[in-house]
Amino acid sequence: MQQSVFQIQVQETLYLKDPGSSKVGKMILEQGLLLLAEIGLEEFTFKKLASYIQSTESTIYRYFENKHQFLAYLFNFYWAWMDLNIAFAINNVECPKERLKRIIRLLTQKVNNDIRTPYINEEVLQEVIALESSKTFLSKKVDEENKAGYFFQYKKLVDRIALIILEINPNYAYPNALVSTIIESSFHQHYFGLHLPRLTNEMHIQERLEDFLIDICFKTLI
Amino acid sequence: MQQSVFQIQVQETLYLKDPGSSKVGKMILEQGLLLLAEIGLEEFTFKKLASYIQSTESTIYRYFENKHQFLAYLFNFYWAWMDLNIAFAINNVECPKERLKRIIRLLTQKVNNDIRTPYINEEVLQEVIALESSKTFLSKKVDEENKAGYFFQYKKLVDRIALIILEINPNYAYPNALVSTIIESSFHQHYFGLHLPRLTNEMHIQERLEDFLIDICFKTLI
DNA sequence: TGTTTTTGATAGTAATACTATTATTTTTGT
DNA sequence: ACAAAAATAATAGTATTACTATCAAAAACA
Repeated sequence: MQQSVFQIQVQETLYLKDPGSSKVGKMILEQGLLLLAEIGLEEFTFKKLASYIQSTESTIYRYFENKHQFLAYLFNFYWAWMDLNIAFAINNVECPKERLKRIIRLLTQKVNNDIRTPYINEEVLQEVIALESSKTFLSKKVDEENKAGYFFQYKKLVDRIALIILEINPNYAYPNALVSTIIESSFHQHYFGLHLPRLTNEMHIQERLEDFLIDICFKTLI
Repeated sequence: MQQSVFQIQVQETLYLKDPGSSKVGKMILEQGLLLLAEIGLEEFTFKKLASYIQSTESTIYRYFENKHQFLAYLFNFYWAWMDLNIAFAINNVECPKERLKRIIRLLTQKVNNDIRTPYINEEVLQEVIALESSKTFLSKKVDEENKAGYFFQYKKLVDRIALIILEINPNYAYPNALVSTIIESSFHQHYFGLHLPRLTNEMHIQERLEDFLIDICFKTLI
């Protein structure tokens, strides 16, 4: 019961049955994340996951409508968790510039597994989100999924960081756009660094990615 | 024969049989693009396209290995075409800053159909690329596809614009990263403006998007 | 005109993305 | 500890996807 002090809550629209509420549910999350990281969303199926955890397809379908809802669950989990981490990291930091710097550091850093969330490995989750998250919103079903809250935690975080940007420069016209650009760029540039180096400049090196984005942000705002 | 003066060439690795070389091939390109724009990559199948153009699956499979190769073809066509347009727009413009401005204008502008390419509607192509292009590189098959030249035209254009950035500021450390960030952001922010407005600030309005990105670029570089 | 090439028609396979049914196991409330 | 309820496993089934193969008909070409 001690662990329940720290809990990431994900909306009810993101599952049919709360996977945190049972043993199989937790297995689906834990092993599903690992399998997804291993083979990618295109190859990932509930049938494969079922045999991976020695369960059955029908059981998994009782928790999630389909693999896109499963991904949306992870997506929201990630951003809810990141939101908490950010809130903690900037707590008691007065200066908005320093707050923004710390946030960008968190967004560009490789995360470590958080032992407070026993069945989600954040290190793996970050990889999965970096690779797959664009696919959650780049779909003909966006509007429908947006209504169902598929992007809630992400939007919330963007809003929160945008407010800090407005503290730094109250006249800046595009705070939300700047934040979402930074976040998306952080994922993509890191990925390009590993796979399409000609599209970037050694951005797999974390300090460079951080420097690149902090530089853009502060020059833009000041 | 007059049209062949202006021709967009796409690499041989991006098709099994050149779709520009036959009537059916051109139908596959023309109608395939329209169908793709209508239903999105996930729903798009060669079987649907076959019935759409009153042909057969087997015929389409003789031109493209699968729908991902078809998308890669369109992706390269788009960037090859954009590259030409950019080259034309900055031709004889001395000042690198002015060149960069014109490029960003082209990248953020809604394009018009180019009558010189009779079976590709660039207006529709731009929509498709905005929605689907991330999916071409965010895949477990990136490295393999990269080797096959799936991203050639895109990398070429990024490199070319990066050189202009270095003309403006020879000491800037991240020219390629800045360019790819601008391009990806241009697509995403426009899309957010239409579907996830809380992630942006009215970026469906073209002038704002242009202003947003020019502002970031120039403040970052100067 | 005859030959080669391309297309169309048809069939078939393995996998995906589910839904449904029923038996078995696990949980729970008393 | 035991009955009732809930959850899971096992199995089967359907429509669609993502292909491959074969062969006849049509078009192109030399």
